[in-house]
Amino acid sequence: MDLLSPMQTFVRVVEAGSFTAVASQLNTTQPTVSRQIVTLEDHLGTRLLTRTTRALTLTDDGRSFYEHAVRVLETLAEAENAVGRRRGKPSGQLRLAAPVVFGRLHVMPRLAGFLARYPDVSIDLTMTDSFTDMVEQGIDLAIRIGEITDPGLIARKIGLVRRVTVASAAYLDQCPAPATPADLQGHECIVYTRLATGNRWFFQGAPSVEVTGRFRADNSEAVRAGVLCGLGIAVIPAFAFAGEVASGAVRVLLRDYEPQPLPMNAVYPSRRFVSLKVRAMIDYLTHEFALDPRLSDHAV
Amino acid sequence: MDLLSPMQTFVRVVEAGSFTAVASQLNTTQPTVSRQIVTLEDHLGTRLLTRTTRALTLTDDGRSFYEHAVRVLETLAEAENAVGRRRGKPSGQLRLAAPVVFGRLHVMPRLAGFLARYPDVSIDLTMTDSFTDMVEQGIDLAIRIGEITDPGLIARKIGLVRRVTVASAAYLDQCPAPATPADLQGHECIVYTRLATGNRWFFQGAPSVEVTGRFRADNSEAVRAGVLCGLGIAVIPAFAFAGEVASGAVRVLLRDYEPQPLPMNAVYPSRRFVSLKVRAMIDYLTHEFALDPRLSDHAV
DNA sequence: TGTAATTACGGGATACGTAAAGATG
DNA sequence: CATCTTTACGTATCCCGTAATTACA
Repeated sequence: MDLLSPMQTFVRVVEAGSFTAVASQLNTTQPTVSRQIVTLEDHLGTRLLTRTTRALTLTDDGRSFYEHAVRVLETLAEAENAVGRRRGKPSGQLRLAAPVVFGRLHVMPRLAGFLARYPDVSIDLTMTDSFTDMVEQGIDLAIRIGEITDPGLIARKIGLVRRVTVASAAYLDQCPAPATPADLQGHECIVYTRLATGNRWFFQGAPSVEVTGRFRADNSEAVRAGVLCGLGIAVIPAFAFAGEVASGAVRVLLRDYEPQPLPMNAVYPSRRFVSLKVRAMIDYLTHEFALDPRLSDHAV
Repeated sequence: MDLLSPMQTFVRVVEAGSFTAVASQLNTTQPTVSRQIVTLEDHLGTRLLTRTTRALTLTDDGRSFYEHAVRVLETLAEAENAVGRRRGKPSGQLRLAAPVVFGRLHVMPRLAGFLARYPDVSIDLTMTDSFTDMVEQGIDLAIRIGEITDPGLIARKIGLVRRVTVASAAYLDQCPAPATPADLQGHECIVYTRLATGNRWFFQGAPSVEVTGRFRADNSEAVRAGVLCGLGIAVIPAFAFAGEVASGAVRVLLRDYEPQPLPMNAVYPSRRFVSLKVRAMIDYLTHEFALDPRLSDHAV
């Protein structure tokens, strides 16, 4: 009987907390996950998980076996990495998450280079601005902009993201450009609701201001589109409008009061074992972004 | 894909040095073993064994992967033993080897007790006097009488076997019983050829003698049968004729010049990991034999 | 030339996905 | 009642054992 698949599945179920979530992680169906757990339980002669429709709970045996199973899988991974065409090489599927705008503009264009360098790795990219569902979705590595507070995650800083205050040329045709942050109070401001600061915007060299506006979004792509449509002024990472600023379609405002840059982190679940593919991607992105002046330098 | 079976098979192949031998160990066929190795090699993308019809050789990758695979299987065994109905209990098949006469007279009658105490263990008993093929045959534990010299094996002494000089009553009707070891020179002596001493017999309290005889055997069962047939005098473990001595069919000779007792050992291949079932059997046999006066006491 | 590993092939077990049922909050 | 797990069932796949083939000493 095959035990490895059930064990891998079990470990993922424990970490994701849901059969259904694991099924989609593994590109299979939920009954398959269910059967694999049952197979494992039958083999061990004990119950590992108590299932209710709303929550999965580890039994004592389940908790113990989870610790052991993780060790088994790590040991196996070491064995597989020790020999053959994959000796010391990253391999397998890497589930990567990135914010939507940053992902589209800066991650996507670099993935080809990564895939070319590591032929045994495949990538499953999820573009979302949501911070919360990393473990549940089985994400191996996420690129996140902003401070990381979750203690269950390990963040490695891979760069700084300069932020700028912008508006489209069309918008500025109708309203005079603000000269200081305080002037924003009379403007339509597009608020990105994922930031903890909410409607209060902070600038270097000036007091923070409470801004107002009729369009808010929890999605940076929507904020970006809002700016382009002339819906108002936004504070947004500089990389989002590199092209539009160069062409004149979007103008940078308040250059003397630039907001604090945000840290860009590579984030992964805290485990003893960080797989080669994750390590490789972190190193690759760190290197790539360090070279790109548009992210942290003042090229915009 | 199932990798555990191929890995277990591979480890056994490395230790046994033959596909065919492993096939019989696992109660399967040789093509199956062959396919499992190929499966493993395909998965790893490297060749583990160079096969010729006469010999198997580990490649460098094979050697490396073997070390890792052993660790994986040990870790897995720990995981399985950590939970469930088998928590901390021996389980699985135990391949046990014992000398033929000793096995029939003293191991066999005790196996029922072991099986009753450990319901998750099954036993595959091989009765042979051969010392050499333990690893190749995949024996987990062997009971051997005599000194253990093989450095690849670990021996745990579980008792002493008293030896006696015997002949059948029928034989002694024809020849006068020897009074001293030197008298053996005029007798038909049955030589057990597995002992390194060969035709030279050693006694306590008398010089060794070079004995002669027309019947030799490498099989203790045959020696025993030879004594019963009246073919001559033999030096043999006391337990072999406990019943016949009591009934008078066989008589003990040279009681004042008893040969040195032989150590009885439980022998197992030297590995980091000694499975619970092996440990349980060693402890069980040690305890059982310590209680049995026929083996080391002077009950005969 | 004989032994041992590989390849070919047919039958049977196993595992999957779809769909329906059951349970739980 | 909505959602998540379990069970049922038909199908496809994989794996095994037998037999024939190849390779090596």
